[in-house]
Amino acid sequence: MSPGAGLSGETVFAPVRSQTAFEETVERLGTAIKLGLLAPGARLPAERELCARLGIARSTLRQALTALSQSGHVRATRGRGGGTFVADPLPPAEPPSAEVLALWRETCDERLAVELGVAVLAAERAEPAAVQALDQLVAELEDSLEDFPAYRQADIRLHVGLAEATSSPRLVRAMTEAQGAMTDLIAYIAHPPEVLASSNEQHRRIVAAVRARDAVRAAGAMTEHLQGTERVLAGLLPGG
Amino acid sequence: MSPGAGLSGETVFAPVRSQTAFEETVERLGTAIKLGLLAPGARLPAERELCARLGIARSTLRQALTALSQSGHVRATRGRGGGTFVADPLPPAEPPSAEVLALWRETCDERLAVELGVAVLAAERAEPAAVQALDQLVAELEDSLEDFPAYRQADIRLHVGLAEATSSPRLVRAMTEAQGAMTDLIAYIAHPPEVLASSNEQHRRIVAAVRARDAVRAAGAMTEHLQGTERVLAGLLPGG
DNA sequence: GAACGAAGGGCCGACGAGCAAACCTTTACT
DNA sequence: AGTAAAGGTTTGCTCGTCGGCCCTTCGTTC
Repeated sequence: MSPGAGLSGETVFAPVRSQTAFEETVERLGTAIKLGLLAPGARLPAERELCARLGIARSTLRQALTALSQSGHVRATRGRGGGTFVADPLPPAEPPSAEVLALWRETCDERLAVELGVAVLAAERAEPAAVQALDQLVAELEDSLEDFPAYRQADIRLHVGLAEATSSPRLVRAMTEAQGAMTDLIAYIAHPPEVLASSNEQHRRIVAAVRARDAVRAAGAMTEHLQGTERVLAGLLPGG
Repeated sequence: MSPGAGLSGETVFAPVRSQTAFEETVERLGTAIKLGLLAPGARLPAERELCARLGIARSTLRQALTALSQSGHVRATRGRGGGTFVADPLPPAEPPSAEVLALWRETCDERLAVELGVAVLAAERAEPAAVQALDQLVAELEDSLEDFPAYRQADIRLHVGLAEATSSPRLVRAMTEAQGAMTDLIAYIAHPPEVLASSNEQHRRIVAAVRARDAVRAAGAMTEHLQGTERVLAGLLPGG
């Protein structure tokens, strides 16, 4: 016997984190903007429509939009033809907080799980059209080796695209959250073009494995891909 | 370009559902009980201590305990030496709701990701002591082939134990949630001893791979293990 | 150029979740 | 008998959220 007097006891009674609707909305929209899922200059749905889609009251949505507006991620114009638009250019990213840094390994662990699961399922299920879209993203990445912010944006689109190829909304959500957490860690690290080139070489292998419907190879290539990031972080952050 | 007009747009604006502290507590404790992480007859910490650990007010905790008491998962006795105890025996499981059934594939997808990530990381990190504990659980499972409820309990302990071996609290949490969701689906399906025997054979291979620190083999064995469940569900549920 | 309509902006009242701090009741140990 | 430790009860307050209403802005349309 002697079951989990270990971690599981700790885990069951760990604090419950109830996010408010306001916080959750700020995080959802903010992450989507920072990740480029909502492109700079893009227009959000009208408030009255958006609050319905999000399942919250308009006043709550407006709190969130006000916060995002004050942080400079969004700007609103009134009148007909107006609306709420993603800022262009985006405000500079903020440095990661101490808590985020302290938990970086767990963040990577969670990301590993999501990415690995996505790689396997994408290999099993991806439609040819989806694979083609992924191909194009790899090509775009190849053109952005000199520009890290642009590279990272396309990188995110590729990983999220992989998640979309699984047709599993929850995995898409999980992937965007994982990428959001990773971006907080990665944004400040210099990435020379050679590193990006080898990273994109791994992308190519992942997509090739997906096209070949070879889940094992996809998982292997993905593992290798993630190890790159983790090694960089381990060298720079405490507890590495 | 043509970025995610697909799933990601849907996902960004999908409803935010902020669970209340009350709901989250009921789910946390209820899941832990149903999964056997809190053994029947076990005593929970005193209310005054537990609410502090969970980071909620005592009145909120009591709402949750009242709900769990009414559903028969918990019973409370007053006076010195009293306390709140996990019911023994537990109430019969309820049949899965229509929503749960409708999303069974996504549930399996999420589980796949968690289990795969856990298998890989456990293979990289598991301490010898943890591996030995896993060995013992496999042995216990071997003795429960005739008794599905008992088998399932030990099965959960094994999978959660694997997660604990990664030393990543978030993965432990993710694993308990995934197992909770799976239990809702599995509990009603008849599992003949031969099926359980082959399932436990796969457990043995997974643990062996972890001991050998062979992440690739661990992932492969885990994938095979999960496919068993998924094939059973695909045969019985809609959308298979 | 006046009216319309669609968009964001602002305001207020009602409701319910959650919190905090008491106090009551039961029961076993000393 | 007394005390300590547990669950049970009550009360009042705060704050997030909802829902609705009206205002302001400004292209479009008549």
